[in-house]
Amino acid sequence: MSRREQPSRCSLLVRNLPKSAKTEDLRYTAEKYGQVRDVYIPKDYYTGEIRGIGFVEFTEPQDADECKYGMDRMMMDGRELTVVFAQQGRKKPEEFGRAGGGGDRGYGGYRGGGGGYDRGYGGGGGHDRGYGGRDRGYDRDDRRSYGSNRRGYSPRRRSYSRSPPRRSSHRRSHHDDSPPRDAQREASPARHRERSQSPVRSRSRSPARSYSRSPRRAEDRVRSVSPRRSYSRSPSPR
DNA sequence: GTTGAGCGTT
Repeated sequence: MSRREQPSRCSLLVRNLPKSAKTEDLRYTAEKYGQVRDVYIPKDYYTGEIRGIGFVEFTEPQDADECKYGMDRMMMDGRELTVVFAQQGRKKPEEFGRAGGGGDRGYGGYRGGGGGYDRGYGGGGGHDRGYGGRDRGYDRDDRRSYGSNRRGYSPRRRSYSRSPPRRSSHRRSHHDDSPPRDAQREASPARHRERSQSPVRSRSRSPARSYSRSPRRAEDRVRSVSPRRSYSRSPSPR
């Protein structure tokens, strides 16, 4: 209980971010106001498109406040950015499984605090969004499915692959319009449950698997003297 | 040691 510091104090939420905005860009812009500890722009896990929001974490709350003031109402790419204090720090791996989809994550925790010039954010406090659920399209419950699974959702068991679904990598033959959610929903009539339960690709094949060896090992290998050629092998050509 | 799938869109 010693450290009574609200993470939100240093974390800022940037709304109305242009699709062209990138973490790098946001970071660069935020750094001008203070020391940015971290910047993150959440993107759709499936589509990879940014949602238009970004998070900027400052090392000091005062910097965050300044940045908030500076970046708020700032025009980026022709759009007016809206900067507000974040409500919570980063999501924890444990929350990943059950966060969001559930719906009520209990934002009530957010105390008005601050000055009160919050854009009504404090008022609602996430209680009632207003525009009726922010359904991105795909059901997050899907992912939560395994969480609800009686099996016993094991986070550590599941490797959190940081690799987003690089759909662009593969060439689309046709009908690429079909969103991912549809793909897994109707693409396979007799879909296998194990496949559709999590976005994370199965442990198909891990590249650079053999390279798992330590560099030190390689040295050992190189160390080996070439058995092919033996100096004792009639070194006398003539 | 940290984590990225974070609170959006009027």
